[in-house]
Amino acid sequence: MAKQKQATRDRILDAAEKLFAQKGFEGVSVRQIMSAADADVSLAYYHFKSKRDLFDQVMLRRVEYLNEIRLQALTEVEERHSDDAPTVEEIIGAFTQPLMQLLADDHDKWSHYYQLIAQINNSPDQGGVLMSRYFDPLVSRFIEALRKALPDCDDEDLYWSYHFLSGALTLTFAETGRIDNLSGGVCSSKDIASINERMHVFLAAGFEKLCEKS
Amino acid sequence: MAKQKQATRDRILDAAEKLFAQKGFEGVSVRQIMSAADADVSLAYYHFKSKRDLFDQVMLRRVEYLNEIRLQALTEVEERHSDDAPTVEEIIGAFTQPLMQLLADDHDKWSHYYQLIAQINNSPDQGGVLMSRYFDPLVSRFIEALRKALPDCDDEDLYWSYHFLSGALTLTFAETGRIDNLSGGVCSSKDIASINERMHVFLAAGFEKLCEKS
DNA sequence: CACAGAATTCAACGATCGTTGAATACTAGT
DNA sequence: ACTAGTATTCAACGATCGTTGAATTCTGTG
Repeated sequence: MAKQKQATRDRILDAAEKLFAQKGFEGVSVRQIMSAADADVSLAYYHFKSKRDLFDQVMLRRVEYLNEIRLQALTEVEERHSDDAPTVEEIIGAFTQPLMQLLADDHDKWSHYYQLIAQINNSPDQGGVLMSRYFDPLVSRFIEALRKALPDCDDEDLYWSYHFLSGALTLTFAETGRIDNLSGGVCSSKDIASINERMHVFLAAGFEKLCEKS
Repeated sequence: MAKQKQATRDRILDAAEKLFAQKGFEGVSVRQIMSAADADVSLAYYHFKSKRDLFDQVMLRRVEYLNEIRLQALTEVEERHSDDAPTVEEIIGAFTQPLMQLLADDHDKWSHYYQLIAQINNSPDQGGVLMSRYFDPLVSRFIEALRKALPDCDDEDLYWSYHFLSGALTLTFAETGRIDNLSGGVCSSKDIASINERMHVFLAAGFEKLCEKS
C-alpha cells in the first residue's frame, strides 16, 4: 500500500544524507536536496516537519542499527572470555571493526553517514551534545569494558584516551582525501584494508601506555 | 595613518573567525558577522573581496605564525640532539606543545581558530585540499623527523599514524564539550594541562607500536 | 465504479541572502 | 584651508531561502 511513500521518503533521506555530509546542514538548501531526490520541494514538508527534522531523521535512520551491531560485537568478545577479561585491542576492535565491515560491504550506503558523524563530532556548536545523545550509551559500555581490561587506569586517562580514539576514528572515516595528498598517493582515504590493519593497533597502544603510567 | 582601517579590519576578522568557527562558512551570514563586528554590512566588501575571501583571510591571518613556531620547536628539539635522533615523543611534543602553549597564553585568541581548523579537517568537501594547502609543508617536515626516529617504519604506517594523530589533535582542540558530557564532569574540554600530560604519550605509543610491527 | 486517504504538484508568502554603486564623513599632507 | 585618498554609511538589486495552503493525481478498498 504505502510502498511509493517509503520509496520517496527514502530517496529524500538518501539525497539529504549525501548533501548534508558534503556541505553541512546550512550549506545545502531544501530545494537542492529535493532536486537531487527528483521530487517536488513541498514533498519535503509532507514527509518531514522541517529541514531540521529531516536532518534528525537522517541521523536516526542508521544510528540504532549501528549501536546494535557494535554492542553485539562487544558482547561476543566478552563471551569469548568467560573467566578473564578481553584485551584492549579486542575491545577496540569490537568498537571499530563493525564500522569498517559495513563500509566494505556497501560503501555508498555508509560513507556519507560516517562523513556526517565526523562533521558533527567536530562541530563546536552542538557537536558535544549531539554525539552524546546518539552514542554515549554505547560508548559508556565500551569504556566500562576497557576499565576492566585496564584495572589500574584512572578514569581521567580512560576518558581522554577514548577522546583521542574518537577523533582518530571519525577523521579516518570522513574520507577527506587529506592522507592521499599528504602521502603523495602512498595511502588512500578509502583503503579500508589498510585502516583495518592499523587503527586498532595504534589506538590500543595509546590506551595501554597512558594507563600503565597511572 | 591607516590605523583605524586596521582596527576595523581586525574587528571584522575577529568576528568572522568566531562565527565561522561556531556555525561554519554557510551557517553564518555576512550581515551577522558585520553586526558582531559593529560595522556596516558593506564594509565587509570594502575590506574584502567576498565572503569567501573573508574566510580565506581569517585562515591566512594566523597560519603562518602557527607554522613558524611549530617548525622552530622541531628544530630546537633536533638541535638538542647533535648526534642521535630525537625520540618520537619529543617530536610529537614539538608538534602539539606550541598549540597548547598559545591556548594557555591567550585562549580567546586561539580557541576559535582551532575550532575552525577542526571543522575544515573533517570536511569531506574541501577538507583534504585546504588542510594540505595550509599545513603539508610543515607536516612533511615532521614526518621526515619521525622517519629518522623510526628507521624501520615503512611510509604507509607512518602516514596512517600521522592521520590518527591529526584526528585526535583537531578534535581535542575543537572543545566541543563532548568529553565533559561523556565523563560526567570528570574531564573538561578546556583543561589544557590534562591534555598536555596525555596527548603526546598516547600518540607516541601508537606510532611506536605500529612501526615496530613493520 | 465510487470513494477516501495518501501522495504529489503548483504557485506563492515574507525573510534573508551576497553583493554593489553612489553619497557622505574622515584624515593626512601641502 | 584645500585637497586627495581612505574609510564609512545608506539604500537597494535580484536571487534564493524555508515554509505553506490549496489544488490535483494516484492507489487501494467497498
